[in-house]
Amino acid sequence: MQTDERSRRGGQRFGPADRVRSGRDFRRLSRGQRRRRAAHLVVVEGPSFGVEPAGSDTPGPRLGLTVSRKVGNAVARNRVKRRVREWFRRERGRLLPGRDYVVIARPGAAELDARALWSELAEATGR
RNA sequence: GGAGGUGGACGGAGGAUCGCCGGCAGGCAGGAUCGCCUGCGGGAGGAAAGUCCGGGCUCCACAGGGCAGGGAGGUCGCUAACGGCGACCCGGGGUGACCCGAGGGAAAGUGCCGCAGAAACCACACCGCCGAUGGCGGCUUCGGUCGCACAGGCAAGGGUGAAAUCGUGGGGUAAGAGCCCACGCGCGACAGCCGGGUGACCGGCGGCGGGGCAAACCCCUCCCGGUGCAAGCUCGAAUAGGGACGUCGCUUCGGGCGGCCCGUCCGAGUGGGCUUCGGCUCACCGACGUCCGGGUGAGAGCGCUCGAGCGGCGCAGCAAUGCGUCGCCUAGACGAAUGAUCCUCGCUGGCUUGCGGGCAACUGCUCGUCAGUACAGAACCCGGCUUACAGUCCACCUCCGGCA
RNA sequence: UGGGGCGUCGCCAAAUGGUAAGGCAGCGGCCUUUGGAGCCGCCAUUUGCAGGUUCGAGUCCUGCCGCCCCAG
Repeated sequence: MQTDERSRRGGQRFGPADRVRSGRDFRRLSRGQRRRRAAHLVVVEGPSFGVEPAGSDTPGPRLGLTVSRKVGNAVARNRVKRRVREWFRRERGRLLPGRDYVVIARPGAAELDARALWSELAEATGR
């Protein structure tokens, strides 16, 4: 039901259920999972541990963010996170359901403009 | 008009599309952690930053006093408190508005002051000056006089240094010296007194003329218990049903060992788990009271925003601030929201088009174009401090120049 | 949130408040057919930055900047 409603509305909602939040999930994903890198970021991909929405077998893709202090000050880090979330919100339909994606930003990511960051994300996810 | 000083205010605006966080109301769904929809209104800063001080609040500890340790340091005030703020004093800087200062004590004691210099703090004299007095020698009219620089006197001049026992001028003297005088400078000791001020201090009279460093140890005065919202409180799940002591009920049965408590071994019985069906393994006292835990784990709620709050007015005060009164409610997240993309405008600077003012440097409006639009993100809450910042505006004041 | 430490030449590093040692690297020279080794010489002006105390500061004090570490 909710999945249908989501897709009908374009699927651009982004709530707590769509995020990787626990430290355990982050640690589980970081070990031995598929990772691809672009110039200023790394994407780790792995099977999701999210909860299935009612009426569906597979949970939607979830997003996790890691932006360390080396990327910049708090304002710069927040800006990077917002842009990555924006990308995930709009491009989620093209990602695999049932997978978790952790985006690790590297130094320099804050100096990119939004379009450059998004093209690197597309490159690193292969989609 | 130019240059500057102080204090204060602000720090982008509008629109379109897609979103985020929490509140209220309604609806739908429905184990929760973690649902969805609609509507309404709310959603970062002047520094939210650095975490340098001070408090509130929290739990723990606590009779009082002292020591250790840490901190503060002109005076008087303000304040919940402060290392903050205000006014004033003193010293320094600036033509000035104004700015800067950890600004108690060097006679309680200890220590240090390299190199240079004779000498660096308790005494002294390298070059030098003198040699009146005494000494030696020459001459002598026997009164003296000349020479030497031995005794001795001096600290002016030279020289060293960041600093050398006040500076300049005059008197004075054998040469000199605060030895005396005038003006100045300084004062911790000698020696205070008068006047003003709550006080730091200031003015006057008199007296004296003996370095520096306490952001060296230290002395004096004053302040400080620890802990930090991951504080702390409440609820809940699972694993485990622990250990010690005591009391009561009197504990599945039999046997062996050791004196007992009790422990251990063998066999049977009951129950649970696993099984290749041979067996293997675990449990076999219970209740109550007191004390003591360790590990795993999945969390959730409260704390959590109405507060030393913000704004206006009035009164007191030079001011910081206080009092009174009226009005207002202004983020509460937790892998962590407050945005993303695009368009238009604003602002600043460069170039440029046109019109105007001026002898000129230049300047006002205007068309276009390019570039820039900062520093920075609440994490329990306040009061400060410090640091960062594209630019804009306001008030008062100072100096210089022009005109009248 | 709380606590601790470190910034000295390109690298490593020493310095009771009194001229910023030393080594490696680099540069120049000697030696050598050449290179290496060896020997000699050169190499800090901003001691992370800004102030202050002092006659004098890498050292003492204050405020910043950067890096590293620890506890929950």
